[in-house]
Amino acid sequence: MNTLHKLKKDISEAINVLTGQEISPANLTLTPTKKEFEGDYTLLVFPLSRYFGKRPEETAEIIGDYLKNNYDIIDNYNVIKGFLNLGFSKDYWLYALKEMTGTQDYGKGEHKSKKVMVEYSSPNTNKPLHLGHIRNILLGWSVSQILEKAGYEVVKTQIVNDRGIAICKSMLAWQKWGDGVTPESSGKKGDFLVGDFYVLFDKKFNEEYQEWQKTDEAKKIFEENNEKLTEEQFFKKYKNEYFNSHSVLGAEAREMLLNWEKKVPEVMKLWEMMNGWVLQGFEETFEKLGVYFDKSYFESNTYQLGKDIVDEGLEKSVFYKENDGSVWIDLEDINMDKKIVLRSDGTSVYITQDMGTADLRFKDFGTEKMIYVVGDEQEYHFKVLFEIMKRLKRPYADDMYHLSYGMVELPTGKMKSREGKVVDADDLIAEVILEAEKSAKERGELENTTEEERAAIYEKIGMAALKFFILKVNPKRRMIFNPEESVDLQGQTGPYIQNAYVRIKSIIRKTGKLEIKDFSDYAGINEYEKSLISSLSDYPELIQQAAEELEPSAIANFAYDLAKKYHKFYSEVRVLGAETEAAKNFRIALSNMVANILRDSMELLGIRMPERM
RNA sequence: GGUUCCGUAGCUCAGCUGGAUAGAGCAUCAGAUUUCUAAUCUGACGGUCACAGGUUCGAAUCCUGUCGGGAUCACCA
Repeated sequence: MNTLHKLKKDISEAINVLTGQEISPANLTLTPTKKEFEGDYTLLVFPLSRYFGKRPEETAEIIGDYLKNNYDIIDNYNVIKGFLNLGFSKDYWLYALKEMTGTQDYGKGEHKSKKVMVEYSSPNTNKPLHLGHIRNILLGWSVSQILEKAGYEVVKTQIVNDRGIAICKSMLAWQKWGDGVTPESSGKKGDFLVGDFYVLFDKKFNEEYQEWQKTDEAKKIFEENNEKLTEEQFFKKYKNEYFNSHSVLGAEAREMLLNWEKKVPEVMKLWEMMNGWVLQGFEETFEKLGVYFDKSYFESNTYQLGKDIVDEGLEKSVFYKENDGSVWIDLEDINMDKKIVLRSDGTSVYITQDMGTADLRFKDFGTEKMIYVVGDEQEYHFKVLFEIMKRLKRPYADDMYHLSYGMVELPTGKMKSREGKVVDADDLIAEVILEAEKSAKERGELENTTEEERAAIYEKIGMAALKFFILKVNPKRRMIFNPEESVDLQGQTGPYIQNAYVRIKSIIRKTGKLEIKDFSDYAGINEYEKSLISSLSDYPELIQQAAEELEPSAIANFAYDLAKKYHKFYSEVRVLGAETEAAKNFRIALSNMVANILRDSMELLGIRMPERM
């Protein structure tokens, strides 16, 4: 199907004829020839020479000679050391382009039987989404898109952490000091409003803690427990303990959590109201990011799940019970610790819930492959979870992945919501769009457009800059995010790729209506054109690989590379003013194909293309 | 301390299923526009691929160790 694949198959056949050896095409190394050398593709002959019993140079000569004489697409060859550089006939290139342009949904993989669940974005409903969530959401969305393109059926889910002590802090602060304020009355977006109360709680709590530190009780505790810390260091460490055993506010927050668990109507009402505000706010942010979920799970519904699995695990002796009633799994045989799965008081821990949720999803959708897009601080947790599901012999257990990504930090250090030291998602989005607008106005290319069209274009450009900036890097890398740099619009950026697309669209507009006409007479194919076709040929394989490795950055780098090649082509070669009619037809067809693949690949990153910019 | 991820140009990153002289962008400097959108293109400057061994015809890539940084090792979520 793919022309490169076919070539590998041809070579494999040739080797078979020449030596009788069976070599799978997948084991051949065939790469585009480096530009310092003559040729289009290079076959590495070193590993093959032993089958021929000759030196690499001689082996390369034999293979090259055979290919040239027996296959039409090989026009010429040369040998340098163990490298066999093959030159393709012009017909090969024309045929390759023709084949691509004639393929429906080029790059789409064959249908895969396994359904995949991708979980991404696990927000807490006590504060707005921030930069860290953006990385998570963009990764999850992009991976979902890539998997779909590769041929999988994908179910996109999120789990919303809408219960727990942190949420109670926001609720309590609103109750005590909120004075009945609502998003409507304050004109503030719901998630931001609730986040303010979360910060306020922390402020009030700190004040309370400071006061307490002056009491005799505090001094006594310091004297008794401290070994070699200063007072300041000690109390910094003691903060959590203070919250749990001395703090008035802490006691109130914990009481609220208990009342929530007992479903006390007054608390439930407050919780539903404030959660509603936050979720509405999230919805707006998701929309701006251009993402959605097929199904949202809420922790308030799922936090009790998994207890029956604990029973099942005890029965199957996967778990064991301690004397105090707590239930554990022993993973020391695989070099991990013992891990608790149910508390002594019979309540769930985090992992209990995750066990239950996995089963629930399998029941809901039959997803046999599950991908969790979650920060790398939870690597250990997921290792344990996956191991448990394996030992419980779940049908999906062998296909669970944790797509872990590194933390996003600011140049000033880690983000801390409680201290208000964050980059909020909404603010960042607004900033990049504004930056795109400024830049576009300076250029002044958009004079004949309506205000609405312009706004849409600014948004596409700004979001492209942001998304590309985040997705082009390997997820595993910890990233230090400088808000100023992220809005760069030149160089290796989203807008650079959009610009290549826009240039093509501009050319096509000038031809009136897009028509792909016959170009089989085109004889003067040049290196820029070959290199574009060669990139385009790689696309289907790239999709499969990116899906296999859950690697959006591979797509991002491909799109950049293709755009770069097009810009180069554009500056060297005329399309509309081509030398001959055939050349013009060919270049229009090629340009249009490049535009399609640029749009298609950027779509996989959640980036949309403007028609002009 | 155990486990694990990361370390490539001043900065941000590609390349990692071993292949030719390690590539981009940003920044700095110098150029390109009567002709398809200059958010572009060309050139210059910039490297002990953290370090040391090993495997190999060949190592940024694989193995071992060391150093530096992050994460994690809760009856928290």
